[in-house]
Amino acid sequence: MKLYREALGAVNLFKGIAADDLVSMLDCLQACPVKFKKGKHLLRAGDRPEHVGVVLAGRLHVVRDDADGNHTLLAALGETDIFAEALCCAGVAESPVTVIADTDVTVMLLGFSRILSTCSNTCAFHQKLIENMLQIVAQKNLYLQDRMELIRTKSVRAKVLSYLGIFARKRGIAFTIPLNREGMADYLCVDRSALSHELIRMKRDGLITYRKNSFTLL
Amino acid sequence: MKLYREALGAVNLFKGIAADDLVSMLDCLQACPVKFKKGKHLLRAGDRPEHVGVVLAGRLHVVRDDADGNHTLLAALGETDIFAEALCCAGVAESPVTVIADTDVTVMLLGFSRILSTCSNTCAFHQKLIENMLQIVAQKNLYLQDRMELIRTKSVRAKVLSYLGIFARKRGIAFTIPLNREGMADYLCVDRSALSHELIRMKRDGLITYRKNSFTLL
DNA sequence: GATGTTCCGTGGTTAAAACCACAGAAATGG
DNA sequence: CCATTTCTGTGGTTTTAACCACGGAACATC
Repeated sequence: MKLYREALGAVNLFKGIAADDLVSMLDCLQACPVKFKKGKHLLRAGDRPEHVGVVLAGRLHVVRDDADGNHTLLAALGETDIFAEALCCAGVAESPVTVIADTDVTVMLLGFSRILSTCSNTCAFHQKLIENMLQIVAQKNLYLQDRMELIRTKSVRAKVLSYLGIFARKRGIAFTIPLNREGMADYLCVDRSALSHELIRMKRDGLITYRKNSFTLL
Repeated sequence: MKLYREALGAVNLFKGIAADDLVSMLDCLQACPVKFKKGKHLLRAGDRPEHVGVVLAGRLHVVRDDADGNHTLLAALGETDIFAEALCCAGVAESPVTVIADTDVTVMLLGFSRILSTCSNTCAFHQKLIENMLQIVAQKNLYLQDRMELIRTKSVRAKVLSYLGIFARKRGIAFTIPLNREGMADYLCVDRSALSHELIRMKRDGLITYRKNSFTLL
């Protein structure tokens, strides 16, 4: 059995747990890698989420189909990403989302009940696992709040400045962003061409200069 | 010392912990009620959040002052609400928000490090406390995601329908909402008068009828 | 180098929502 | 009951961003 040590070592949920300890812990959780063919469902809307998943290889899509027949991609996950953690932790009975294999994937499914109940031999790393989980969910929480604030009303210009500001704070006034125009527009929840228009205006007004994905704040 | 039993009993964080057990647990957490005068700061932006707070009486405001000098009210909390839990769980070093007493308040501050480390005598309720915390944070997570989706682009009409739908699902096609127009507009992130305009149009189009805060879906 | 293909800027049009101001209704509080 | 304040509906105007369509640049493929 392939061990996926590299991938597992980079999973945030397992942060602070030494590789060797990790193996025994996963054993204690009765978790082992499972493969799904592209297009297979890992979790269906309506099902009760009982496992937290860890992506070891391949890509997953988290999608939602609302009542009006709209199909929206909520997230695209790759190696070391985890999924269904919030659903499990929140104890929802019916998943509002569907998780589907975008490519052939290998994931590790951790039974949530086993995560919660510290094992009989009070495995030392279990505690750490729960802490990590709590931290991950809480961090996502803060992330979502920030994003909410970004999206609320606010002009396109304010959104752009806010977005660029994130990078400026980390890397100074000149930097390259990881998204193309379409991705950026999507992230900021604005129309792509509206974003282009606004970028021009901002350049004209002497706020920024840019070329493709390289920006400089002035 | 007043015990605030009623309030404590209704705190989600303590769900599933019997009143008597709760007292001993709080003792173990070295938590006791603290009073703050109106206008006092319970947490300042920039400080390291080290306590999870439980409101026992009075009201708190969670506010944020961004770089451009904008002052926004993020939340108004009352009895049995908790605060700073996400910040503590996420392990942030500097709070992005300020928590301030909107009236004279009584709160209980729980040292986060004590919450995490199960006490020496492996107090049985500690485990439950952490579970509850995890659940609360995860539920907020899902709530935020739903709200994000509600706010993203979407027309005013779609927002209204989505909002009313929440109530319709719980209480049937006729119901009263807990917010006035301004509150509703704020929640949906639209202009108040724009909301009024849209409501009229929806009534005209035969989608709904309403009078003040009482709505009926048709 | 010809041929897609994706990505980005551009202009013009249209639809939507913000914004503003006001008046009547409802609620509040002496 | 009157006075005052808050809330809601209304009309009209302005701003903004969505929408649409296209063309050229950059890139990759063969």
